[in-house]
Amino acid sequence: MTAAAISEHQGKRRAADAIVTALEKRIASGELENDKPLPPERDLMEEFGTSRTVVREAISALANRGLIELRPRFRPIVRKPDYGTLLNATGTIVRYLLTEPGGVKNLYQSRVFIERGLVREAALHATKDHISDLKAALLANEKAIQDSDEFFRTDIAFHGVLYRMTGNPIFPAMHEGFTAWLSPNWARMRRSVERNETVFLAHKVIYDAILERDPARAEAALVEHLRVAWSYVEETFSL
Amino acid sequence: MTAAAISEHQGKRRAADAIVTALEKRIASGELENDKPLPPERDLMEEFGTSRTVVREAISALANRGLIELRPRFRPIVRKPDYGTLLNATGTIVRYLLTEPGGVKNLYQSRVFIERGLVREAALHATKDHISDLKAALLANEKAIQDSDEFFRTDIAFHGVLYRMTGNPIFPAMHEGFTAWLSPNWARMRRSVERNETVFLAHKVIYDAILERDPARAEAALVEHLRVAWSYVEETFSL
DNA sequence: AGAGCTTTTTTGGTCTGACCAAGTTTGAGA
DNA sequence: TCTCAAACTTGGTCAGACCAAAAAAGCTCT
Repeated sequence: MTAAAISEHQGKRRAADAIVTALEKRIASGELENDKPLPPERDLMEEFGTSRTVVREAISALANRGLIELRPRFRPIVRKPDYGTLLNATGTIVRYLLTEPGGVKNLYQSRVFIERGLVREAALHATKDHISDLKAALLANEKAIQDSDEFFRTDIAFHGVLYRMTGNPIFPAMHEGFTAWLSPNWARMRRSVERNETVFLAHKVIYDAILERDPARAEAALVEHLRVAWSYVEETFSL
Repeated sequence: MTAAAISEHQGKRRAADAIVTALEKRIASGELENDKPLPPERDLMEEFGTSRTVVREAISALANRGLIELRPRFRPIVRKPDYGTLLNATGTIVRYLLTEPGGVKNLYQSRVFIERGLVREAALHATKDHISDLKAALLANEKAIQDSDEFFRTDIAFHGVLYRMTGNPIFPAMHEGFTAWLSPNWARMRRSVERNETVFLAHKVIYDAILERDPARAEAALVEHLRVAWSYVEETFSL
């Protein structure tokens, strides 16, 4: 719908657009194989009967959309997009939005909202495998209490298990987005073994509630956990 | 993190990147005002001491990221990004992902997940204003039962109220994404007054549960509603 | 034969300068 | 003062060139 609106809007298309759509089709159809290089610019300009300028513009557009990986001086490489590609494509905009007042808080609230649903779901429907994954993540988290850097990683990993439990690839992608975009605010936060203890215990409470199939308690524990985490951030910076 | 990874990855940057980041800063700082045209390419090439080729590449990149609106033959127009910009920027990729097996279902499941949380939240914390908004949307939906096109719109609007109730601009943006990306699958679906009746009644059940502050019933009603809606889609196409 | 080094070719990145067509501004004339 | 055509500006495209780095081809020596 959006794209349609734009093309109506634009009236006349640029020459590069024709090449872009042609190459998009070839990538989607597999005619241009994933992880393999694009044909040389000079071949493309001959094929499409345009100047190299236009070909390069098209390639640049595809790269910005994440369908092509562009490393200077290297042949462009075809990349079939996955959910992670979305994050790359949106990174710039998101980072800008986060600088606006309330931006970080809005994103954080969204994260809380998602994870509330995730823990409820986990408490209700987690399989044995899921729960053992979660337990492993919890233990790793506990083991890292003395090492704040490692603790930070295992913290993220613990939450990551919740996202993966859905079996829906969109959720892990969201998790990557949250961590990539929010962690800059966490990274400079004051850390300590005591805080790690607190966080670990919160994780344990969540885990226990899931284990006991108590969605309400799991949700409540998660909300409290993330509320405290947020207060740490608020304390560090005055957001 | 993502962007950093890329720039590390790339080793040497292209000349255009410097211009891109410079212009990004000017847009963010307001030095380049929103809705106003960018300086002419020829001025920029002089300022940055590069060829027009490079300037144009930079502009193209900014346009692909949604920070600039580009209409052929018109001066590029600066656009401060908002949450809607994200949808435009991701549209191409998402549309591709939806063509992959399970893509539509994954997106739809995400929508269900979100709205489950939304109705629970609504049942628990909706204000009088929110509820009257929802009621208005429900009535409009009822009034449109005879007109399938209008019913489709009011259906979307009803769900949209749930997203807006959060007060978090990220949610309405998500709603726009869901409708933009999923509606193509709905649009060609068989419609009838009877189905409209069914859908409206489902909406009413949800509304009633929210009114009675019963999150569990609201969630259950929503799940059932969206399950039925999905079965309609599955019936039309064999997904 | 095969591993390692050197030379050649290919290819992306950038530049210059030019032309066109469609906007935009300007100014003459009603 | 308003209208409308001429002049100017600006984005879109092209052609051709050069450089540096990557990739391929060739060569050497073991």
